[in-house]
Amino acid sequence: MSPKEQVIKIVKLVPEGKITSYGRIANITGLSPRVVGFMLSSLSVKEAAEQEIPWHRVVDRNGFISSSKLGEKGLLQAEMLRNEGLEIKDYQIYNVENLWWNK
DNA sequence: CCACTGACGCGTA
DNA sequence: ATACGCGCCAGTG
Repeated sequence: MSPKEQVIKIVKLVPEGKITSYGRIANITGLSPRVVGFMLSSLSVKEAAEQEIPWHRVVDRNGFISSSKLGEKGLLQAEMLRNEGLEIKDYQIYNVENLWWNK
């Protein structure tokens, strides 16, 4: 299985309203956290929608939306998370400690 | 084919 | 607390 496939497989397990980090996925797959980010960035919004991959539930270890560095995609991610009930200001998710998946 | 260029996180100083 | 090194994939020109 390719690194990209491994990442997708794990991301699909994250339930609505919960979030996980690049580091967590890295631990599970054995990939480096950085590579996890690379794989997600190579994922188009269109592809994610078709395969029902909840890519927006992946943030950095502090609960900060890293995709904000990319532009439009960051706004979309924040919007999708708000739709799931999360509170966000300036790309920072509030009450992160109680939102981690499997923690 | 070669050379960049990005969604990170941990250990060490 | 803040700074730096490093791991090492996929898409683009």
